[in-house]
Amino acid sequence: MRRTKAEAEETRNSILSAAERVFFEKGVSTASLDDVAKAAGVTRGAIYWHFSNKTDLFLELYNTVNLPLEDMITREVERPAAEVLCYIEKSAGHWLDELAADEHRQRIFTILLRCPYGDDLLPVLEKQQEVDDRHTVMLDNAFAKAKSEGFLNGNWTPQSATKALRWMMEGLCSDWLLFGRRFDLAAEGKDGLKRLFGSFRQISATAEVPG
Amino acid sequence: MRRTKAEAEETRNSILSAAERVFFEKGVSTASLDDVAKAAGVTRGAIYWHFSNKTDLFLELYNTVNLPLEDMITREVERPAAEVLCYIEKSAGHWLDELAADEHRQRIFTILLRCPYGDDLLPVLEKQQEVDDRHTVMLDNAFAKAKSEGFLNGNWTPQSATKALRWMMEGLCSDWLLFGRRFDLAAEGKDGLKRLFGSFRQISATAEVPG
DNA sequence: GTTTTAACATACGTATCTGTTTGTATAATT
DNA sequence: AATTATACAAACAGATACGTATGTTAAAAC
Repeated sequence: MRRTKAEAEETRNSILSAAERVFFEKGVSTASLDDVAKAAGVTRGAIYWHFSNKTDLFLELYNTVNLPLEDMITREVERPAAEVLCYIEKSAGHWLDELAADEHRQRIFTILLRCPYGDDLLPVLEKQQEVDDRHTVMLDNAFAKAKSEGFLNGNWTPQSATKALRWMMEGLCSDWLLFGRRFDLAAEGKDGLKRLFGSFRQISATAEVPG
Repeated sequence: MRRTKAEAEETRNSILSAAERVFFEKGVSTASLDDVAKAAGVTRGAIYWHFSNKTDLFLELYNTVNLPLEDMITREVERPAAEVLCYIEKSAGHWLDELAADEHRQRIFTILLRCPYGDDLLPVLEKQQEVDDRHTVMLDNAFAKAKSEGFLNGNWTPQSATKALRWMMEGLCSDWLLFGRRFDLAAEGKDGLKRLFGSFRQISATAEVPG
């Protein structure tokens, strides 16, 4: 029953795809490799041929998803200060649009949120945190640029604005992914973003005099 | 080895306490009843005497935690409108203080966040959502009262303020509980609340005329 | 004081999952 | 065309977890 190289790659992909669905439905720890094998239409032999064990399968699955967070935010610092806030808001909204439209990414994120870390998949968590840290730094810099030229409300520091944005996005997505997605993620999310960024931009009597 | 009623209640409580720690450390699905038994200093026989199975044990553990969310928010509508925002902010801050100080509640919340729902513990999720819904309604009413008398910024509707607050709290707690709690939850949380409520209160040029 | 029964501990049977090993047909190599 | 290595399937062995059944002791009940 030897298959050609292309066929083998197909089965490998079908295993990854099945693992994504099974992990999403049953949870990573409760799902057995036989569940994944049956969902993929193969036996455990195929899985053990392509992957060394369940952890390895999970890590490979995690590597297949390309997190486009950074690409979107990378260059926002180079924008003129007057457009920085607008650009961040648009980026976040666009990120919500993509998540709402991409079931693959929804499943991956849900799996990652519900994943019982602490045992053998520490590398995933560390990589996740590393990405988050870089993301935070970039947002800090962007908000600092807006702040330095008076486009950020006096109530907000760059750091506090970054955290407020992160927490709002995280809470929004947790609410939508972890507890049945019963509302329009993109619409409600962008509405919330609009209001939050409105308060970022709003220059009030208490606003500090810019630099 | 028959114990007195009080002793039996002690072992039951020790089992619940051990389950809380073990579920928190190893995850609900990967933790075995033998793990819990050893952590409690008993055998599985004791667990099966007091509880019918792992799901039942989990549900009983969930019932032990009294969620004081509602009590804090219940009567805020009766406050004078001028104090409503201040009271909600204080309540949320106080809730953060309690979570930061109560390791028991931290573990329960972490377990609930990481729990692979969808199989047999749907009642937990439904109860959680029911509490959340009531909480949302109360917040909506409170913000509506503030709005009706002109204490809520024109950028925010009662519903959008409720959601922003919920998402911020949820993201904050997820960040702290799910990924190692590496920052001061109460301090940073209350700082974020201060700024968010600052934008709630801030009356700008675009604010609508009250009443 | 005897009997009963509560509160467990211990032992058992079974299903399941994992990792490995062996078998095998076929694509690739020569 | 013969050989070899590949891509799996099938079988095997070990561990683990679950639920139950049975045993045991001491507290209650009478």
